[in-house]
Amino acid sequence: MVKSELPEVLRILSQSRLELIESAGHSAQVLGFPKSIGEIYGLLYLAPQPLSSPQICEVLSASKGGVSQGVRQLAALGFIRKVRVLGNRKEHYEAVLEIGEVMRTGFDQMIKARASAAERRMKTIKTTLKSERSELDLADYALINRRLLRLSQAQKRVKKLIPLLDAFLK
Amino acid sequence: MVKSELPEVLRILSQSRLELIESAGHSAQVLGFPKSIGEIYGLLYLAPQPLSSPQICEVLSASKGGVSQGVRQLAALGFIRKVRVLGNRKEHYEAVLEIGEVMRTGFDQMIKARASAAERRMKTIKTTLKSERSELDLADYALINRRLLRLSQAQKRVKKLIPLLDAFLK
DNA sequence: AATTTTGTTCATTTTATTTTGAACATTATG
DNA sequence: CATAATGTTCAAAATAAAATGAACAAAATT
Repeated sequence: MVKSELPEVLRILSQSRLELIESAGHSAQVLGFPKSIGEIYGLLYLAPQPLSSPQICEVLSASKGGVSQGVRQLAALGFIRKVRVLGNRKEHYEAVLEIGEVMRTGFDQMIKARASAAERRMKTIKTTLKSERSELDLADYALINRRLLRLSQAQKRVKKLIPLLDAFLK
Repeated sequence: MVKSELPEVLRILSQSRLELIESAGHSAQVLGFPKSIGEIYGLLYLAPQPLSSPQICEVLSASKGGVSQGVRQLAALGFIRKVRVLGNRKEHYEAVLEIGEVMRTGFDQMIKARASAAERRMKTIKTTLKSERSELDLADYALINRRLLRLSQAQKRVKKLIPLLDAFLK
């Protein structure tokens, strides 16, 4: 049985590939993802052909489990796509090269999700405040009320910005 | 000597204060800061008057060391400011309520710093690639070169966006 | 159908981050 | 200038997050 054939140029990684992989790992961390996920993307980004999970494991000397989870996340986020390599039976992955597009979409979703989560939390707090109104000192109630209002106005401003961002990132 | 007097309404935190503190902690985490930093800000945001470090420790039952570091970071980021409370000798802190402004500035700086860091890293990789050109397969060199170009073009696009963001966030 | 390669999940280990608390430094008031 | 309250720093402890690898599942080749 032939174990999956690693492309010649990936047998030993060139210095530039190593550096890009590291850099991608770093970027992932900045964006709040595990480094390993960035490294997988970095590897695929400079790969001459789609790679299978075992190949990724081999080149990065990472574990099967980690790579399995990594490619799943990357695919879910749209950074890589599954490819059927002809003749080769198993799943392979290639980097989506339009990284700007992908990030725009992801960023957008993230912002939207967080904005609405924050909005929900704010609503809860306002409800709580009303429910404990009678137990609070009058001046204190007024203070909390005023400041919460301020906060939700800031939130609203952020929310209005989203479509603008959207338009300009296109 | 009188140990610092905690404002009456902070002796026992109302439910709404508790919820805001927790929510602020959560937001801090989302932005990549320790939860405790968000909690300190949350407490100060709904405080009826500036608070000292020991008071913050007491209300949040956090350690002196942690609060010391927390207020330093918050002040550095512009989220809180030091205030001299008359009669009271030691440093007190109050939340900067213009949170939108603060975040805009911080966000801006962050993006700029990261964009230029990424740019520097890209330059390094390009240099490395050139320096190992002779050792690389011709087609492989071309591939890496092409893809790196693509990446730096994406970076440039992001960079161009910064001033726009800037303008709209004002 | 048996075997081998591949893929997933998850408990455990490893690693990184955050928090604590103690030792030391500083400041302000009496 | 002594004392008490406040601040800071940092090593150690606690906590959180990520990576590993083993157990199990699925699929493909012979």
